[in-house]
Amino acid sequence: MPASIQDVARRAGVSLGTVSNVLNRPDQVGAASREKVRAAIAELGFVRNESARQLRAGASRTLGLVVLDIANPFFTDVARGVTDVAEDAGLAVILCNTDDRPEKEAAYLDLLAEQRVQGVLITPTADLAPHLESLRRRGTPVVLVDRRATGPGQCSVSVDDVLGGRLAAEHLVERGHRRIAFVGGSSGLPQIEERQAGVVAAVRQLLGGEQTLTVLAPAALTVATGREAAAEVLALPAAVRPTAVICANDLLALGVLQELTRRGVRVPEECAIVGYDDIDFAAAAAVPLTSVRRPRQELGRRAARLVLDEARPDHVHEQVVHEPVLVVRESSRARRPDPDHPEVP
Amino acid sequence: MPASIQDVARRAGVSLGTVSNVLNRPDQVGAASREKVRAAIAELGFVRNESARQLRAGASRTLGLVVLDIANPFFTDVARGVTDVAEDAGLAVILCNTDDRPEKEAAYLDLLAEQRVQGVLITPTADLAPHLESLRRRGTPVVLVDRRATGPGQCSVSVDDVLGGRLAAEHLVERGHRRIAFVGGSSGLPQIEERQAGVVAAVRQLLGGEQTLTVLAPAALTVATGREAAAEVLALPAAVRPTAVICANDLLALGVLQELTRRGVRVPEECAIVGYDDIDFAAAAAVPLTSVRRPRQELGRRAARLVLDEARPDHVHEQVVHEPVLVVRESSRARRPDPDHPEVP
DNA sequence: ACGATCCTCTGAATCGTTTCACAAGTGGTC
DNA sequence: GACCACTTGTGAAACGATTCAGAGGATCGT
Repeated sequence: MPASIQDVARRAGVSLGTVSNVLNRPDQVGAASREKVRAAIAELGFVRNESARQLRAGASRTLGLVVLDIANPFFTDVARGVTDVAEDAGLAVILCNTDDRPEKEAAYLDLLAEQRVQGVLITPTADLAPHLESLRRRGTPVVLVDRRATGPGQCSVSVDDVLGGRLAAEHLVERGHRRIAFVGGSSGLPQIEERQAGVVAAVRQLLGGEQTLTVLAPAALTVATGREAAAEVLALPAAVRPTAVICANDLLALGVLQELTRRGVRVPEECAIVGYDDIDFAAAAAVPLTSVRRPRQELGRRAARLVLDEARPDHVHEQVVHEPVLVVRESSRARRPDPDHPEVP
Repeated sequence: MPASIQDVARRAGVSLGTVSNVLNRPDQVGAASREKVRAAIAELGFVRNESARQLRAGASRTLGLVVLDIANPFFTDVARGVTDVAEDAGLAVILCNTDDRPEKEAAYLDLLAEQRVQGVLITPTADLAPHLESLRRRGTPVVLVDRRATGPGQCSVSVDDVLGGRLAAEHLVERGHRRIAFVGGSSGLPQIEERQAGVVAAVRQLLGGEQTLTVLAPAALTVATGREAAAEVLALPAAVRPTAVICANDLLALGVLQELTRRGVRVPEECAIVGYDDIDFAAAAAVPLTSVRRPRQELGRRAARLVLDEARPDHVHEQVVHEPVLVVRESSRARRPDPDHPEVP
């Protein structure tokens, strides 16, 4: 039913090629035909059929962005960065939400391959080397976001999460905390594992072999699971209960904060909290959250630029690693001289 | 370079049509050829070309979702509802963020028209009847989200925002507040104007002709502009300064809360706050926010179902209106007997 | 007056899939 | 053995835009 270029040509009394030229190279068309064609387009309400265009061109004018959880403001900020760059390049972005589930991720990657997207930006759930490899073999550029590329054959934009974990832990130890919990363990996500590794390393280095680190493994990285984790922490006997909690992201941290507050535990006096990502809501929390800040939009922008650059023949793969920064706020501000353990020299 | 159905057919030693049948109606193909084709597909790494498919089919397998601000958790929740339904129907969702800007909105609508999406879900910025009308004329179903359809010729899923505004205002008046501010005025967004109308009506009705309502018009509906609005409120002389603020959404409310707290104004004792949307972060705020809750995911789900239903010949346009609910939390809990004005009987 | 040059315009070929009318083969029935 | 029904497989046509070799006409210099 919708009008085609043929219909426009007939209506305007010109050939099909001329209409195409008006659309794509208006300066190469005489003023008279140009106006006739424009009029016909307006009268018929003609709209280009992007599918036909793509079929001919061999590639679409879209980018695929695959994220773990669009409800997490960290990812909306990344997405914002991506769309800003994509827009400038005249590309649309197809946003895919995987909910941490490899099946959904695989399904979306297939979909993006079928759509012949010009590039894929992805925060992978686990090891989906096979899927990504086949995408890449087909000539689709892939850039890993928030995850370091394993080999030199691909681009990635990430953050040094080991350092991030270390920063958080060092800060708490320096504030006098001796029993620390890490919430977010064994999710299977490498990013999270690196944060944990940083925390573990720092605690071990600063506090020696003492058993001071409790690792909790929530089922997801959300506010709700954060609340559950806090309940777990509170269920521990007072003698071994951590005096500070490092969360793998800010959503967890907000959940922990909510539950602690609800149960009457004062933050930071009785229990300090450090989050991760420094989403905008962290500063607005009941107790403003100390958090490890990551350059969220910049991550997205950089990744989008890289994926566009991959199309160029002289492209060199690049692994960009940003440095996180600890932002100290109320939730960890109090000094805690733990009675059980003397101050470390 | 990527393999086509032709290549697969050649490789498998069958005809092109047979390959297509294996792809779309495998049961109508003999087991032998089916396996040969499957093997060829695997060997060549064949992936369907969705563009060609769409060209033939005349429509894509995507839905367009156009929102005002993806960084607003309200919209991510709506988006979640939409994608849930779309996924079940085998459709992908193209997410478009307009930043409240009509030009971007128009550009995205053109893009979606070119993509031949099966339907458009949109939270319109202002009056873009013309654009939507032309979309609809082309046969693309359009459903308005979070905005009541003006005529019976279209579907919409919205919330009774006049009631929402009224609920917020009545609650504050009942708590003893006599000077109230509404933050979010004259944004040009009908949703916001309705909230304002509800507030105005309730205040007028309950408090009579007294000049008790201050309307502030922030430049946007974000946390940052909320802070600015709070500064404006504080700049008012104490005698006329409002004792309660109703915000057009929770982001504004969080901003107001931050700024008031930073300036040492106690919430709710010196100034109460009521937000709108009841996003998850509202409950986690420095002072848990009283907010007008809207069924966010349900809005998205309902809208997606409606847009899918539009394709059916017996479709009847429907204007769904949900009722908002006031959720009272700390930020408005204190009772405020205003010394200037005696209690209303 | 002639060719060279430039500007417009034309229409067939092409991209990869789906569909459909039809051919070929198989097995069963009378 | 002729006929029918059924299952498989075939390949041309169509979807709508882009591209490109070349046709036609005007303009200019000599």
